[in-house]
Amino acid sequence: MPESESVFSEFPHKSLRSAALAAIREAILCGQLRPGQHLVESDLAEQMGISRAPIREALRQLETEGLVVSLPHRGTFVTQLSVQDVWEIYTLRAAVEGLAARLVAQNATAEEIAHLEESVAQMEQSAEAGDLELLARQDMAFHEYLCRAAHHNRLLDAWLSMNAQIRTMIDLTNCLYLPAEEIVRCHAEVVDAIRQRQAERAARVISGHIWDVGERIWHEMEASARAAAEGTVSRE
Amino acid sequence: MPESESVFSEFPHKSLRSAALAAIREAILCGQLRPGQHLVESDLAEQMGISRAPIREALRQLETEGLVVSLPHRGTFVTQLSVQDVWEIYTLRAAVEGLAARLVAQNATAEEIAHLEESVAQMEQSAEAGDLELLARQDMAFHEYLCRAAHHNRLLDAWLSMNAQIRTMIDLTNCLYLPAEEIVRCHAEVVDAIRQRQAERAARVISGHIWDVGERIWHEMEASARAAAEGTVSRE
DNA sequence: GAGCGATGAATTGTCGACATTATACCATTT
DNA sequence: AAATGGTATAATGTCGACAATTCATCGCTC
Repeated sequence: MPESESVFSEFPHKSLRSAALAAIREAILCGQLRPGQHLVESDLAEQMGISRAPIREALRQLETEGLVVSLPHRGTFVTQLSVQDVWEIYTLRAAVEGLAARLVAQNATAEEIAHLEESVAQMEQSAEAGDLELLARQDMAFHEYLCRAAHHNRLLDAWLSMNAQIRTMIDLTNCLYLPAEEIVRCHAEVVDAIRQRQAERAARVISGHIWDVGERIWHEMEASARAAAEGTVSRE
Repeated sequence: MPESESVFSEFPHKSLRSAALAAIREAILCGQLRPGQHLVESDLAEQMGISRAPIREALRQLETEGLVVSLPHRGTFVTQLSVQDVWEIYTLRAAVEGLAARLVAQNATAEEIAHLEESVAQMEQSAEAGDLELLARQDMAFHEYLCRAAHHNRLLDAWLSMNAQIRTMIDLTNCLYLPAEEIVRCHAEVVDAIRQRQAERAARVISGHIWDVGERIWHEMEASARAAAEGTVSRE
């Protein structure tokens, strides 16, 4: 069992707790730890070559962040999102990013606006080149930059947390839920509203966009869940 | 030192961790543990008659919730909110409760709407009777009920967390930042919009209301901070 | 007298061991 | 054969002790 110890990359951190936190979180986001999987504390500790105490504290933090759930005396498991969870995340994200767009439209510096324009220009190029994976990555980066440019720590934390939760189930860099042109157009409109300091319009457009993406995803989930249910009924 | 052990009420919980979590959180919200205060793990453990392990895990959770901050190798301290923090909390709360109002306007049952109407009626009575402390409590209860009626777990969690953070510095049941009549009028308008299923209006009104209250508070904080700074300059 | 390095007390960070609880397996019974 | 109860096992929950780090204090040098 030589590779059982190399599942976790080495994280050079001050405390073993933060190292464990970063390692486990990364393993979940990379898909090495699958949703629903049981995280056994002693296994994790042995794999990282440390004791259980820092592991437990890291798991408590991941629990509050929503990446794992823990049942008393049963253990902690990688979060498995339901349709309701996805609905919650996207509706809340729409509200949070709406606030971000509003704040950025009100307070952004010329440099920040230029960065946003540059992001959209790059997305345009990727869309024309047909590189959808790159476009998806740029899409996510655009939203993260918007939340950073709001200069609102709690908003950014909330966004990062929800983004991480979504990534436990969806490899965001690998699938788009709207046509590439529509994505580019929507983001361009947001930046246009920000440039003109139209806070309300910027908030409305980006909020609606996120809501749309969410609806695609949770409708798809509902459909596949229904199909699976019918399959088990008729076949078994 | 007989009363040093009775600072924490007894919390009959399954795990000592959840008991410690509830006890420390309650002590912070009740003001027994003041903002900025150093929470020494061994002291807390001794006062509760348990070991440090569950205390540490509870503190990690409180840290993610924003009620305490922890500096490496220095310790954990009860959160001390800055003006920026209060600004962040109220702007984010405005966005979150805006979503809550929108969802409730779209989906509320007749019973839920009736409950909201009843809440406003009671607030009206308190305002007329001049019982401002009761009004403040009813105000907070109204907002919490709105977030519960949204049937959106993450929204409710976010609201509870921000509410707790604010309560570390402000005894919400003891001060109002707007005239009683205006508070009642505003909440009545929100319920009216919900009753008529005007989601957009409900969101706009409650969001603006929270933004107003926040502005009062952070302007007041800025003013007192400025006064304190001038005082130290001229006097010392 | 002021700056600076060593020393010590206090607190956090980590560890290994033990206690407690849930679950799976198996024997027993109907 | 199915249901039930007991037992073994494996994982979590908790504990006390030790290691590492920080900060304050003290003494020394310039």
